[in-house]
Amino acid sequence: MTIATVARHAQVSRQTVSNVLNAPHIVREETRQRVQEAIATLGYRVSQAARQMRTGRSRLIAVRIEPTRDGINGSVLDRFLHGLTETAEAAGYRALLYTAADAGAEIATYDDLLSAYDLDGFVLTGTDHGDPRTAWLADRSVPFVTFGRPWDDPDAHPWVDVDGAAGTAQATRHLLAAGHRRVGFIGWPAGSGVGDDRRAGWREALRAAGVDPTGLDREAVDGIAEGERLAADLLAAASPPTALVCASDSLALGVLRAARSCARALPVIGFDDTPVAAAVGLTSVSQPLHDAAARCVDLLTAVLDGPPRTPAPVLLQPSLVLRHTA
Amino acid sequence: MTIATVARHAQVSRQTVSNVLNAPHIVREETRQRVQEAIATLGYRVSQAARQMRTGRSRLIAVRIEPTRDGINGSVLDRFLHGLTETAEAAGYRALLYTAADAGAEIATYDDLLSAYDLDGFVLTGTDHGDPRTAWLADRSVPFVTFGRPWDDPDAHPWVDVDGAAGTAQATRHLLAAGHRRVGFIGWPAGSGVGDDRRAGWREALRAAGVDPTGLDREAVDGIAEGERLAADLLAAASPPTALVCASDSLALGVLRAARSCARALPVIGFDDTPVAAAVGLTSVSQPLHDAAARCVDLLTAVLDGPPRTPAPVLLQPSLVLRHTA
DNA sequence: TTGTAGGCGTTATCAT
DNA sequence: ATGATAACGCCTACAA
Repeated sequence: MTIATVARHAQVSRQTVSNVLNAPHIVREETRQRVQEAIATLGYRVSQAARQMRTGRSRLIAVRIEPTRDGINGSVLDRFLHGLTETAEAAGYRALLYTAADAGAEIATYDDLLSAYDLDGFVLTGTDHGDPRTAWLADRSVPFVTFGRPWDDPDAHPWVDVDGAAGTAQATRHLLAAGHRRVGFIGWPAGSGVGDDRRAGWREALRAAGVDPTGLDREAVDGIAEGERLAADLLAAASPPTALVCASDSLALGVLRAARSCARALPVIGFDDTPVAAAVGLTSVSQPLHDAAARCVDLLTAVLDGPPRTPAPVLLQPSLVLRHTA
Repeated sequence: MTIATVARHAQVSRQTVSNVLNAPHIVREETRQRVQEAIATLGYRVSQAARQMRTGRSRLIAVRIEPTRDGINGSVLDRFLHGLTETAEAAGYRALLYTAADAGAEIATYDDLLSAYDLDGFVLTGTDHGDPRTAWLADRSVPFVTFGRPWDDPDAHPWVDVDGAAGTAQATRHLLAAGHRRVGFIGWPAGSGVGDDRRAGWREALRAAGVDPTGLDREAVDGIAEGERLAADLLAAASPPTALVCASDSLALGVLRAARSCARALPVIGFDDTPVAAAVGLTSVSQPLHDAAARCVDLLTAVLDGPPRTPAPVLLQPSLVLRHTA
């Protein structure tokens, strides 16, 4: 069944049917009604392939699915993908998945997706300083949005992010309000935008309360074992912290172990509100992932369907989920 | 750039280029080489849209992304999707995501995806007794594979599954081997294929060891709180179990809480090997999800690209991941 | 406001 | 083994 079938059924030309579909406002009310009915009766659907061939657009949005690394943080992608797919559908788009071992492979995939499938746009997660992927896409004027700020230039392209600094600051203030002064921090090695941001939130909150953060923080790659090791290290210091904020739930879980093994009550707050945090009762900073994904799609469709101007970035606020550990 | 460009470059007709692409064996070696070179030099890619319009096939496979329910089991989908996407890419297919609130909406989505996007096939997860979705697809001869057995008729369609009964049986034998006799079980209410299967594995293992399973099991909907409640209930019985096998990590986590609150050493084994299990040291039955997804794609592409016969189903074996709790 | 004509890039059919 | 031709379903001029 094609547009011609509908046209015959509704006693109009093919063109009129096309107009009803793509520019309803230029068709006379009565005619439009008749065509709409024919479409409904026949159960007609436009052929994406034919439309795509003519317009060069696929109504497809691509997003990368990463291999689950440590498992704890894996589930964040789940929630993000669901929000993304749902919002995309509402906007008339579909989400396409792809994998890539590294940035180079990812760029090769862009190329393939673009030239073979006419992909309309990309949603990137986790950008870095000087990310080659965004440069490649921008060079070719491919529409894309990142979940994560461009750490070099905030106006480089549309983005959505969660205010990590605000999250750790809130966590820190929560501990401060509970009477703690020496609130420590365990985060990732300097250099990653996300990690530096989270550490900055803690540091500023402490300074604002008149506490000197010097010596109260440690750096570690992500992982439970690392968190445990550094917590022990911190606790063995001259004037150890009495409570800790961490850059991830994994690190916080390590802290929990360290605290248990030296039989010490040590309030701790994680980051990401993963299922693990919920299961063990870990207080954690929660990112509005579903919403973030939705806003990514909003921005992308604004670029795709709207006037050719860069939409304003979106910075979402995280929230503190209180549980047993703090 | 089109095949015409390539044809000119290689001094052949468009059709010959098409043949090199789709039926290389009918083209003379020398000609083929020349065309391949032209393709490489030009960086030509076939247009999916045009091909799709002609063949009616999109080289797209659809898979549903479910809203994360309790979060603990959410991450299983993550791993599955990654395996699926990866294997699909290797076979020349791409994975498309969709959401659906219920079976009815899902069927409406099939219809849309099929008529508008020419989807080639579907991968369904979690089928039930008398699943309306599989019936709808089968009625229309749409290629699909399920991750999960068709509980009514094992030959109804191609499927991949993990032998849940074997998993719980292995867990049960592990506890038996450690000297336990009264090994209990906490599972889901009767009626769900997956749940009944897991319970059956435990029951048979117990019987094989000469232990009467009567009174040693309980039923609960999934969740930590429910697990805790039923574990307490079981422990309060006349001759309580000395170790437990659970149908999920959530339930097992509840058992852990119950055991802690009555200060009792109670070995427990969960199911799914979720990140939470890893984090808290819960011994758990692990499903080869990445592999399962890959086999789903294998079966589906066999139907799509191979001769028109139903490929044999695949039953994968789970493995027991030993940690602290058993 | 509605109708007509042409072409998007590919592959299947048929002829050479 | 290779080449010419038509058709897939739609959209965008342009004409009426």
